[in-house]
Amino acid sequence: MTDVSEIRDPLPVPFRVNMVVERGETRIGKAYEELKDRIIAGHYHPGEKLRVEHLKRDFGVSGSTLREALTMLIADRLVVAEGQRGFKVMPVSVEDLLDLSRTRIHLETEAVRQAIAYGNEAWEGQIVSAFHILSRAHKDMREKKRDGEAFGEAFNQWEDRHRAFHYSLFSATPSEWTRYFLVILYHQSERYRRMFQNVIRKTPKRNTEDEHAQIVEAVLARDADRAAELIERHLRITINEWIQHFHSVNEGKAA
Amino acid sequence: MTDVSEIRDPLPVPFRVNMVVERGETRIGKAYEELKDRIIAGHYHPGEKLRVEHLKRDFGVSGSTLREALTMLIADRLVVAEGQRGFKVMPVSVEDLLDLSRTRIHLETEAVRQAIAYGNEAWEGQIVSAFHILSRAHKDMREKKRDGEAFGEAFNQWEDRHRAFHYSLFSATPSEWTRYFLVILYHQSERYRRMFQNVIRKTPKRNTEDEHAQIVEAVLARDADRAAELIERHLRITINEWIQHFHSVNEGKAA
DNA sequence: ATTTTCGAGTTTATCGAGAATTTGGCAAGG
DNA sequence: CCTTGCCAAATTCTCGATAAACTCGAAAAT
Repeated sequence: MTDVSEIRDPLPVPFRVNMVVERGETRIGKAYEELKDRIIAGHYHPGEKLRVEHLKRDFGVSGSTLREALTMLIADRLVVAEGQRGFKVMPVSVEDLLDLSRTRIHLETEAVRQAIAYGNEAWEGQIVSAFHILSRAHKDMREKKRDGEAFGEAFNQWEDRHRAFHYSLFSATPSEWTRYFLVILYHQSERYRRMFQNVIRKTPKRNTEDEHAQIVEAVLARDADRAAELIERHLRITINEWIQHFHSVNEGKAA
Repeated sequence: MTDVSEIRDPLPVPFRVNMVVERGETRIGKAYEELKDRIIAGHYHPGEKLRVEHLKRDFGVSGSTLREALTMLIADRLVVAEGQRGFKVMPVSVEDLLDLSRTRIHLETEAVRQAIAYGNEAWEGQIVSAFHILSRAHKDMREKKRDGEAFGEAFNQWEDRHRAFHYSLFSATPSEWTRYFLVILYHQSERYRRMFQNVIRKTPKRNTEDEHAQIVEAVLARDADRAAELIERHLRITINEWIQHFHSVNEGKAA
């Protein structure tokens, strides 16, 4: 049962939803990744037009190349296209945030249940590891709270690790479709989080780390009900926190 | 409560997942639709390479235009792209069929529950209407069972109406994300169904029409639990039927 | 007999230019 | 004052050509 030969690697969770590029890195692929990062980071405003004519200069590529990268982002729902009227950044709204979050709760709790049923020890190890390095990033971020520049970098690392942590929780679910949807939803959530980053930083903060620790505990104990409940609560608290700040951050920009 | 002014139109369910094209029909959009239809209809085999060089002649468009249409299909998960190695039709497998179906059951039952909670009378009307014209198509198809050519046409119409019927059931859910995912999943299922079409046609058929009627009854009675259970059963029976035939239809083609 | 190397032939990725369409402002008319 | 029509500028869409990368079979090497 605990024979090492039985331990298979946990199923992979791709960062890139779309294109599998292993051999050749293409310019389309690079533009896609850069654009994706920028949109999630809020470099372009929600609803903003993404003019191929302008962006091609920024990226030093031709129109068709950029269009294809933009089209790839449609799959992530980070970009919206309308025939003969170009591309724009997916708008944000309170309704979307709520819908997104509810859908994510529905899928993620189910995925974690399945992961608990199917996951092996390698999967457990992955979670413990992800949690550990996330804690470090957490501490790092707290220490650099005052210093704007250093904080930004620490925050980015925290984001990467936080994403990896959440992925690890459901990575052992055998449902590739569920994982595919969850990756999309996670990136959407991340975009909203980054929107609220600066506001939230100043408010007296709840102990996210502790919530994570509890989830890890329940998952490792293979207590599916408890894990699902904790995750749901974790997500709900987060959303409520965000929604409070929605209008102050986003003044009339929603479209 | 039943004031007409309160009846809002049910939320729209787009056939096209990606691009909203109302004003200008572009060639990219046309190529996208045609390719999508063909892939779902099985015109290209699962896993088959889709060579831009060849396809551009078929469609009478240039490379970039075709590439963009192909890229749009990635969002529907009907096409897979690998950098520097082009595009191919999404492969099929028993595992994928099972995963797809389970995910769809999970989302569709929840969506119908919500639709039952939120739907108004216009929504009910839509269901009744969709069911009615689906029944006609059903009858039509049964009558033309022997005639290959006429059957094909009847079957296509049945597909369109069957899709519209299932959409109508969950169209009133306020969760746009759920609807988005379900549309993708439905098209995937449709591709599998069309794969088995010819085999299934000959076997003594169960009464799908009756299953649909029961679902409509439960939904109109606003009995969420019963509706969810009936839909789940409906989908499970279908999948089992398909899986039985999977290997006879698809010999080693899965990749 | 198996592996490696090479090269011609395909196919993919990329570009820059040109055609078609939308946008925004300004003037004429209601 | 508000609508309508028109024009110029900006932008999107589309194409055909070229550079870069891959494929596959045959020759050479192990």
